[in-house]
Amino acid sequence: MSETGAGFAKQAFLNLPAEKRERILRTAVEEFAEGGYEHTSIQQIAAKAGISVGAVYKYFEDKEALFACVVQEGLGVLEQTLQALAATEEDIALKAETILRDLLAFSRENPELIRLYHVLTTSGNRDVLRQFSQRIEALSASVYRDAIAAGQKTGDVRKDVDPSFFAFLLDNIFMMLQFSTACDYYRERFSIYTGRQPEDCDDWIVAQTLMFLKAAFNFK
Amino acid sequence: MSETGAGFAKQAFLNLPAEKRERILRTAVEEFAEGGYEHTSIQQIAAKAGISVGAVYKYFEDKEALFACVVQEGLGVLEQTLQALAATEEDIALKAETILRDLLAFSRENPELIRLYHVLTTSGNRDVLRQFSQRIEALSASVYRDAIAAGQKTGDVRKDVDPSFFAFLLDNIFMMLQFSTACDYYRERFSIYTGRQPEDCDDWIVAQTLMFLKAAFNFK
Amino acid sequence: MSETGAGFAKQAFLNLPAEKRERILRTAVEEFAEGGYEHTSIQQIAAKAGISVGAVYKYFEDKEALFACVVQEGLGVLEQTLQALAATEEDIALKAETILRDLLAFSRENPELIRLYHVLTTSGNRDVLRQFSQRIEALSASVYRDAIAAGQKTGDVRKDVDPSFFAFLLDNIFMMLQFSTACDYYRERFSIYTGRQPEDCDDWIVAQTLMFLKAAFNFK
Amino acid sequence: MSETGAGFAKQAFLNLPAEKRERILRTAVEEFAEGGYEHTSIQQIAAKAGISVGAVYKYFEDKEALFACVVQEGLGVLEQTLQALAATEEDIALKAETILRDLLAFSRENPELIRLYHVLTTSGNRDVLRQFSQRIEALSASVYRDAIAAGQKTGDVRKDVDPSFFAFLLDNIFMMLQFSTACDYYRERFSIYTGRQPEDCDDWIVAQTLMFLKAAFNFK
DNA sequence: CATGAATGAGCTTTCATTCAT
DNA sequence: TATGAATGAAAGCTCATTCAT
Repeated sequence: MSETGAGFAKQAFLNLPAEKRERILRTAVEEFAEGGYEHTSIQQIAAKAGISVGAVYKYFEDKEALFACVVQEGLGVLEQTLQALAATEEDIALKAETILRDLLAFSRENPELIRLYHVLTTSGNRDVLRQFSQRIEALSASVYRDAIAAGQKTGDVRKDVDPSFFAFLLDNIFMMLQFSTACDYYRERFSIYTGRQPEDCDDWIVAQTLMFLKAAFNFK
Repeated sequence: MSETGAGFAKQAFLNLPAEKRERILRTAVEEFAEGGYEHTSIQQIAAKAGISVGAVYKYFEDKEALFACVVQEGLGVLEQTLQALAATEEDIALKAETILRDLLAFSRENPELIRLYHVLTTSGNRDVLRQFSQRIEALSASVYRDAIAAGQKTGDVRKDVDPSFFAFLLDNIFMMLQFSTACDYYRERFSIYTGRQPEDCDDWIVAQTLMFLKAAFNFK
Repeated sequence: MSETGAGFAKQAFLNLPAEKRERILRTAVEEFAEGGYEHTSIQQIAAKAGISVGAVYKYFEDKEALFACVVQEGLGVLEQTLQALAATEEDIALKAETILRDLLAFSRENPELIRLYHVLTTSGNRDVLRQFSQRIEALSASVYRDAIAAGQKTGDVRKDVDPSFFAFLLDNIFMMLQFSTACDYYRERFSIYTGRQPEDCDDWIVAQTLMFLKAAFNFK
Repeated sequence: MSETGAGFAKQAFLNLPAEKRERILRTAVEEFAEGGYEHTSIQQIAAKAGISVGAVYKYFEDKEALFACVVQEGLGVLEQTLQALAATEEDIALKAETILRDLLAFSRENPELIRLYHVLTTSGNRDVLRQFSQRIEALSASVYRDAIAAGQKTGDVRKDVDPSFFAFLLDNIFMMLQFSTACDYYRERFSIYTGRQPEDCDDWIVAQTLMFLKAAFNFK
């Protein structure tokens, strides 16, 4: 349904064989996630992806368009993951546990995507920010808000809270846990706070976080 | 005990009159917070601070050392704010409200420092990261952990939770609220989630967040 | 006699259907005249002409050959215009007026050709320059020189002047008037000198210029 | 009175020792005049002038500013030459001869400046064009116009012509003679028209041109 | 000590030209 | 023959860092 790279890439990129297209995007994700936007050069990406500098400019208007495309691509993967989670018809407590485990597993398997998302938050470009923020809203905010609102109807969630704001707090927590798994600074911070390495204690993280959330949301 | 700029600056910087030292750091904070690390140039900072480029290199080994020093400085201010909070001998619920209000007020008054901290999280230098994470631990982790542990003793906080991890979650929430106040990306995200502008609803933020925390920590 | 594009194009270009050949040259004239030699790219011309980049290199050795061909083509049109003028059997004063009016009209209708000619004068390629200068001689120099020499015989033109040099001066004046009509810099210059816009005062230009020329050549 | 490079150069350039400043401008004049604006690279100029690329950007905002500065510089020299001519209190016929000889001598001695002026006419930048056109007006247009108007008063010049337009035609002729001396294309054109090399026949050029002008202006 | 001019590597971007299809 | 993707050299410009004054 959604063409890989649509929206930010030029037609030439979409015409590429899938293998090459993915190789380029994967390389770009890695490099941007590794070094941030500024530190990553087009030449670096081109060399690593085995194409010429000129080719990059055949495929993308400029460096920013490449970055935007790469972010969109990463968000697409996140989106699919989340939509799968949202679809499950489970009890809210179980649902929370599933989401939590899956998000951690996702961070473990795609740390570059999480890092890339983190890099995005430091981008100075207002327009791109707005676009992606909106994408992310469609992505997670509504899922969380709807789940909370539904929980309020079934009595699984206390009724005196604002679903939007609690969805926001919920995502804050999930986001920070993912950053703590994938991004250097937050990994360091995690182990200083807890005395543990984030990769060694998924079960503990899940257990403690669920205790926190259950109480906060008042579900049993 | 802590000389302004100690640790990352050269001796020459420490010998400077306080006024000049602060002017330089203040300028650097503003510029780094405004444009991020990469977009900010030494010549820009030097010019704005009214000193020569050469002087910067007399005071700091290189750009990174200046940045590190600037961050440390900013954290120092945060530290003082927090220590003042920690010292108050209030009931934990009231304490939480006070901290929350003060952190929001701080973000409002010193958005550059928050942005600077955010910029820091994207820095690639492992050593600098480690150092600052450790500073921050001395800064907030222990404060929160101790407060939670104390609460557990007085019965204000449930006893079945890990104080370290809950301190971590607590700081996550505080941190994201501060980013939501000061950093473009997170401001955008906040208003998409809640439909409000973060600057227009401090009371609402505080009320909702407290409801969340009170339940999560089970204090009354 | 003169195949369109002969001399600078490859055989493949000459084999093209006339419509396509002319479309390519017309497009190239426009682009070169609009942006100058350097600013105009082969891909730009190819795209606008609806052919492939590869085709351009099938038709022309390189960019310079295309440019040369384009100039030649433009000169061909100028040539025809001038030959038509030369053929008229009028009194020299009337002839001058006719030529003047027609050259101005030509500049008005084909400003790109005039601009193209102007661009040519800044080209660095000696060989190409020589060729075109020679073409132009066959084009205008002889026409003017012959007319002057003829005028000297009939007594319409003073006998003490060198027909070659006066032809040269005459063409200088015509050329500058055409540049003043078609080229940005010279248009500006014209209005600064005269306080008028060159497009608003053809009659005045013709009248004044004729006064100048009549006196200079001493014809009545 | 007029600082070398004022208006387009940064302060840093004006602070340079005169020797260096002149070396840079001279080099730039030569390179721009030789290859035109596009063909001439900053690196080329920097290398030939014995400075670094970075230095060029310390002295000038960008390539265009350097070019503008260089042109202004060249025009300054032309200006002085012309002002000296204008000041002479001679009979108009003698004045014309003097100007003509001096302009030719100037072209012979400073062909790069003439070429530079020619390059300027192909520049696409409207603002720069306007500025320089206006400089040139103050430079030559008024000189010629005033001389013609004065001649009309003394009876040396026919009274039925527009001084502005005749000044324009006069400058056209002078300009083309200078181009014919200094610029490849126009040199070629000259010898094709006249069968002579422009550098071998100053006296002839002057004599013929004066005959032309005397008749045109009707002075004796 | 302080200055700020100078350096030059490195970045993004363009485009004439080639060549596999 | 025609295509247009691919190349990569070269351009304009920035900026961390050095060093003569």
